[in-house]
Amino acid sequence: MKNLIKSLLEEALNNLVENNTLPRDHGAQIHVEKTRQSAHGDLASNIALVLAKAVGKSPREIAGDIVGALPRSSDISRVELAGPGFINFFLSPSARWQQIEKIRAAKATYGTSNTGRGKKVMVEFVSANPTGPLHVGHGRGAAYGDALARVLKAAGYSVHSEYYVNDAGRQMDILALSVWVRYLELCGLEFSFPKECYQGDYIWDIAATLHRQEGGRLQHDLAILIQGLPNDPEARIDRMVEGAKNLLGEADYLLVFDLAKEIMVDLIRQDLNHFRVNYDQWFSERSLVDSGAIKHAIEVLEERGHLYQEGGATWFRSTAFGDEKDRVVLRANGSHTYFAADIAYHLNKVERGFEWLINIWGADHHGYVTRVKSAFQALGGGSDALDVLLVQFAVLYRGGEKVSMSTRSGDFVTLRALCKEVGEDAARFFYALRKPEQHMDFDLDLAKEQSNENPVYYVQYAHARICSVFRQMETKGIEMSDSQIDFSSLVEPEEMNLIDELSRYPEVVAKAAAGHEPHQLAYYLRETATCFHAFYNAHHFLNAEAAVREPRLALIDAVRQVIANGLGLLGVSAPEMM
RNA sequence: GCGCCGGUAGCUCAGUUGGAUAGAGUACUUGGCUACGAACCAAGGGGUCGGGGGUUCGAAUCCCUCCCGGCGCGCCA
Repeated sequence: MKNLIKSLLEEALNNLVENNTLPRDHGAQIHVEKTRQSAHGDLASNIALVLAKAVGKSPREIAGDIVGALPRSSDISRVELAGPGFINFFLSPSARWQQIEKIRAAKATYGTSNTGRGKKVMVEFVSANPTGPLHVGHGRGAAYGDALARVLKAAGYSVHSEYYVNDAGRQMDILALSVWVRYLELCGLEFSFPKECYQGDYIWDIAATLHRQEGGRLQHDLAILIQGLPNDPEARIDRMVEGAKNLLGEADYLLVFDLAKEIMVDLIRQDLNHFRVNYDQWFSERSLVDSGAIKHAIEVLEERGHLYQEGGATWFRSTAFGDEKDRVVLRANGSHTYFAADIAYHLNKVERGFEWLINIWGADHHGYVTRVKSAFQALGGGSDALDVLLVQFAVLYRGGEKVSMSTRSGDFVTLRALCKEVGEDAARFFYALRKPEQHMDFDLDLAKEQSNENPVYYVQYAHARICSVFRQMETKGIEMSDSQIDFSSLVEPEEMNLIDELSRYPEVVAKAAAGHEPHQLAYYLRETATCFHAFYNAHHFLNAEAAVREPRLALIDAVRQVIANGLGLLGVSAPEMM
């Protein structure tokens, strides 16, 4: 509808340019908006107000010219000039009626478009260290990233989703250490578990698997390991990791390390699976080392003259790209930094042919954004080909108290527990209702208690209600005719509102994709459900006289379709009964 | 100290490429099931859009400044 009016206005402006009423280079963008009040028509444009400055005439005068130059359309019943210079459009009934059959014919494809033109985009999200189960903070990134990927796909992009597995860093060494120490406890050794290690119960589970698999073969005297440790906790850990490596030997250490990693990644994959998040690919950080990709990336930077040596380390001159300081890629001890791996990863993404990279990170990584963008540019990437979207923290409250979240202490609410408490649908919709940059207060008591008050049920209920009507239709032996439906009796305000709401859906999807804001969709669905429930309560379908029955049934059939499509993009189910 | 994000109804939040009288959910008050699902609907009260200044026909939206909250400023990841 909006597009129709836009093209009418465009034609009018062209006409005015032709007869020299408007300058050729006015450069005004045509905006058409849904009006808030019915007195202002259905859709309105402020184009005359925007043009006023450039043309040097009063907005109302320009508006008059535009209205005069507007081509006729059977979809527009009336055009009015209003207020300071708004042009208000009133839609004809037939324009609305057409929308219903358009939706019913398009079915699951209604709302999809080709605005993305098949552009190859990679969405990377969650990518949490596999050192513990996912918590509700990760859930937010998962819900957002997955919904965004689905929305982009609907808008015609060629989308690839990926999870970057940080399986090469120090955190993973600590995980392996923690597992081995628990394993020693299972072997019967007595000592107090180091507080620097991961405390969560899942460490026990991995240790048990290790014990079942290897028996007592990996048992060593722990005393050597915990003797004469330094006071600094970080240094203590590094010393213990070193000790574990020495005692176990390279092969056995790797065995523990890999087992821990495999189990953790599997756990994370399962959690995300249940959350209806499925990746196209899980990409291993260590594969970048093994394939020589890191070496390759550093060579590329070297060739382009972006590196220098200082203090035994190799630095990337990121200040040349606006970073506040230069960053180390190779440490004095020869090992590469996490940053170096990330540079290689981004180079790899480009080499795989992706034209647009979207990274979704937790807000605590925002200090890292400039550095990665710098490296990306240094490697020859376009400045608009990489978007880093930050998801703010979800602060948890339980009983009015803030819940601390720390992987190390094992004190956190897992995504799995959340799903179990409130269900996947409610959890996904709850997340979807908040835009990512908004700091989020997550009241666990409320989320749990709300399970029947959650807005998701409001939307799902609309869908189930409609399905119920069609079930009733069958039991009552009523049939929809195959012939063309006469919509002329569809004139009630609730019906018009509902049709307008449905016809807005494709724009909402396109806007959600363009602005990476899937939350628009969640709000839209709630509003659509409101329009439907209002209609439902005011009018009858099956019990109405024949003339209005069929068009109304067709209308709610269209509503059902739009709600199902929209919920699908958010990873929420559309139940036929509830 | 510097940087990123936020501050909109009692609470949780939409609305920001500048548009007409700032919205929703929730909570509160009142009313609606003898025809298709009351997990619903209808009506009502509730606001210095953090404070102040500026830009203009017009500002929650843009600029400046201050206040409050979250996060970040490693040869960690």
